[in-house]
Amino acid sequence: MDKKPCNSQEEVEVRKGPWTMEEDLILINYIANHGEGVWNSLARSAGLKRTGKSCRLRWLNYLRPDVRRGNITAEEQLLIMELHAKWGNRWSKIAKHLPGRTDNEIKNYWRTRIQKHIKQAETYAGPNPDHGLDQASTSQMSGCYPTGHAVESYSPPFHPNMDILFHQGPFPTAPTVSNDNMWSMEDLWSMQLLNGE
DNA sequence: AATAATAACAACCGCTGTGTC
DNA sequence: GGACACAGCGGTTGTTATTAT
Repeated sequence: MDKKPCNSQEEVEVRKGPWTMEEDLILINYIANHGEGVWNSLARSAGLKRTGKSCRLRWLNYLRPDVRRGNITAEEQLLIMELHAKWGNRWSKIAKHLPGRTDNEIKNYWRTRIQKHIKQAETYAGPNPDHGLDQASTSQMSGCYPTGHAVESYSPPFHPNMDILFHQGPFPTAPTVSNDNMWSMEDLWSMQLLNGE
């Protein structure tokens, strides 16, 4: 670990925003050859104009070979709700129990889908001061639940089996498994191989 | 067909904990 | 023990895709 700030690095322009396929391949290639290391130096060594943080995030959430992409299954939904009831917004902890799923994915899923249904259910049930379930809610929700209770044992303001709700809405809880329409990592890895490394 | 509204997702930001010097 | 760098986490924002009008 180098404690001195590297001025030259600060002068280098840092790219932000969406990753290009080229950047993805560079990162994949580099990690395939050198393994994961110190992310800042990895980013530099690989020749990526990205922060180490950005590289790490991209790798963990998208490029890792074991990342599962595609629809969350009904089983996963229930598991997420159950674990969220236990632990609140400990996304990384929850993600550890869902192989191939990332904390970011679960977090997004919760916020965009489950939370929305909670709000809707709340609206139908009328305002309930006891349930402050909006954006802050996610962290507060854990406080709403009796900790250590599985999904069927607490009383959320929504149907315990969210799947039922989900099927009423525009959400394909498609059990059809994933990676049909997404870029699979196999594709990237094979491209990488084709590229010669 | 054009536009607006909404949903879904990817990525960034700021904070905190940990290890090293 | 303090300073620093890094990894990791959770919250938030920006962008793109989809649906409704």
